[in-house]
Amino acid sequence: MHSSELLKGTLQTIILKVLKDHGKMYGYEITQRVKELSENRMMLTEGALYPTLHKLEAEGFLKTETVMMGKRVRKYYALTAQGRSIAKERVSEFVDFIK
Amino acid sequence: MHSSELLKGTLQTIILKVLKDHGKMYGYEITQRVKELSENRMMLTEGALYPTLHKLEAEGFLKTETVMMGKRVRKYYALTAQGRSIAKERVSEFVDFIK
DNA sequence: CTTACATACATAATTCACTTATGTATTAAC
DNA sequence: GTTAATACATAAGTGAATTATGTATGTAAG
Repeated sequence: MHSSELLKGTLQTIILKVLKDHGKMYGYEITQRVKELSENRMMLTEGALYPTLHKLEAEGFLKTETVMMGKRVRKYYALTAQGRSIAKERVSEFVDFIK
Repeated sequence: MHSSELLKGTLQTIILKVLKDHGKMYGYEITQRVKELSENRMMLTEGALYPTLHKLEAEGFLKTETVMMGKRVRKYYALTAQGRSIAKERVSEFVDFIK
């Protein structure tokens, strides 16, 4: 997919925005949503996604909840209070610039 | 300046967009315009700018014209035909995603 | 008159985010 | 019973941006 360049640097902002709009989500769900929102132009790969989620969690912007779906693990991510505040900041900064 | 993250990956697109709107510009002018457009939130540094301009030129998207202003050199950059086409493509891709 | 700041170019070393490549395992479809 | 989708994860490599320099002119301040 050729849009990968658009992902660089703005990946954190995209994840924060998606979680801001949709509440708690698990990793795979986020990749599918980004694909959907971009009309198949962007493919968020696992190699980019999971390290970024882990980093945002380590920084205190995301909190996790692990759920067993049958025998399969699902790890839900949601914004913390700090995450909501930074999401707002980053997204508005981004949108303002495009305006 | 904290917005550097927004710059990553989208730098080429930003430069193409600015040149698309403003015609020929020189490097320093581009840094000032980005600063202005972002209301001082983004600072495009030389280390990021010049290599990117050289790269876009090498790829055939930009053409240059060197002018002497007194004793000082000014290097103007403008889109080539190919550059206009890719600028349009990249910018619309970017804007579409934000919508 | 010289110090500091703005203008104007450029490149090199380093960092780090993302790509690419794997790996494991479950579930559904054919 | 093999392929594709779901679902997590990490490690090696790349390459773009950061940081740090370097050169040089113009101008405002003290």
